[in-house]
Parts: sequence; structure tokens; C-alpha cells
Amino acid sequence: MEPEKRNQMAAEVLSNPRNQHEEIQALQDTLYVLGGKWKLPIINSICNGNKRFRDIERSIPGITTRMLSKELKEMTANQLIKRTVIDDTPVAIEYTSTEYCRSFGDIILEMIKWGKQHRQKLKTGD
Amino acid sequence: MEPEKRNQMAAEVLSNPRNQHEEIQALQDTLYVLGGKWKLPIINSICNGNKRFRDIERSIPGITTRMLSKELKEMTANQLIKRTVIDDTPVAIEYTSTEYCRSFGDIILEMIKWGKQHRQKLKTGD
DNA sequence: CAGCATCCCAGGGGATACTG
DNA sequence: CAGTATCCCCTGGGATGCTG
Repeated sequence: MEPEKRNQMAAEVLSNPRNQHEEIQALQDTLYVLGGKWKLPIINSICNGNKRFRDIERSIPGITTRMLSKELKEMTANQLIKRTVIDDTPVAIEYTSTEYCRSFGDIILEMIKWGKQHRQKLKTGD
Repeated sequence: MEPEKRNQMAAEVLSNPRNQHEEIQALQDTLYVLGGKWKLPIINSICNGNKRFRDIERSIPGITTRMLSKELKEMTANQLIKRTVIDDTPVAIEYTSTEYCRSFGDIILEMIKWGKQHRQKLKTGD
């Protein structure tokens, strides 16, 4: 397809209020699931291989045990992560990512990309 | 480069605490800029061509004039959007996106994509 | 139309201390 | 280590009504 025609189609898609509404709805759904300051950093940390409570905590600047505890509980309930009790002595707890959790990978990647570019811009002088 | 070597490198990058820290920092920076329920939907709406206050308001389910007003003001101050007064009679106001604003495009796209897949999954039965 | 002013509140989130 | 428990605060955000 010629680029011109493609642009025309894109314009039609965007100008269709039905589609716009669907997209904004999808966006708000995602925002709802990821609401709050901590879910994405936690997902990122666990996907990066951090399994232990302390490790996750240390890997996220600013988070408190309280918030981490609350979020981990909620995210476990929502099947975002898996909590495993390892019956060693002493008992160890491990948090691991689920497929559902990893489905946020692209979003996180884009946000990291944006954040890095942002820093770069600040350094090079606005 | 062979895929194997690439994976090895990716593993090294991830296992390097220095990089992990940088990434989580970038992620948190982005989260900070986009904090709250409304900034992304507003950016999306304006990038979709909505210019007038009422149009933007109508395009975002659930938003109140108060929040829209507050966010628009803040986002204008932060150069995220441009506010133009058109000296017609009656006077009209137009909000338009800036380059900075459009730099969130990929993030929004990914979130819309996720939201749509999510809905799809719910429909087909978890 | 494009907002501002008020009132009000839940709950997100911080600090700190404590437990098995 | 892996959390709970309290206390407390702030502010994001809703509802409603009013103005130029």
C-alpha cells in the first residue's frame, strides 16, 4: 500500500469516534491495573530476577516495607506474581513472575526508554 | 551476532546491579512525570486531535472539569501542551500537543495494546 | 464554552516500631 | 529474613455550583 493511502486510513481510524473511545477505554483499563507508584517497579524488579523480599525492597529506591508488603499481597492475589515458600531451614520465601506479569514487559521497556532519553536531554541542556 | 551470544549479553546487562539501578531509576522518573490517573488519557486525547476543553472532557470517561482544568494547567506549565487563545468572537481556546508530548506516543500505544488484549482475554474466558 | 471556587473524603503512602 | 501493626498526613480526586 502506498504511504499516502495508509495515512489516509490512519486518519479515518483516528477520526472515528468509536475507535477513539475504544482506545481510551483500553488505556484507562491498563492504567487501572497498574495504578499507583509501585506496581511497575515491583514487576520490573521481579522480572529482573529478584526473588527475595529484601532484594526487591533494596532494588526499588524509596519503597517502604509496608508498601512492598501490601503490593506483593495484592499482586499475588491478582495472579501477577507467584509466592513460594521454600521449606528450608530457615524458611525462605520467593516471589516469581507469571506470564501475566511478563505481559507488561513492553510497557516497562518503553517507559525505561523514555526515562533514559529524558535524563539524556536534561544533561545535554534541556 | 548469534542469538545465543545476544542472550548472554542481555543476561550480563541484567545481572549488573549498576544497570538494574539505572533502569529502575529511569522507570521511576517516567512514572513520576506521568503520575496520576489523567495525564496519559489527556495526552492521548489531544494527540488524537481534540483541541477544545469540552471535546477533551467528553473524550475521557469519568474525568471532571476540575481535574481536567488542573491537569491542563500543570501540563501547560510543563510544556507538555500548548494553550492558544483564538481571538474570535466568542473567544476560543485550543490545546495542542508539543513534541515533548508526542514523545509519550510509544508508551501510550503499548498501554492501549495491553488494554485491548486484556479485554480480549476476558471475553474469551480468562 | 471554559473554566474557577468550595467542600469533602478515601485511601495511598510515609515513618517508626515490633514479631515469629 | 519477612513481614505486621499503628499512627498519621496529605493530596488526588469526586460532587456540586457559579462566573465571564
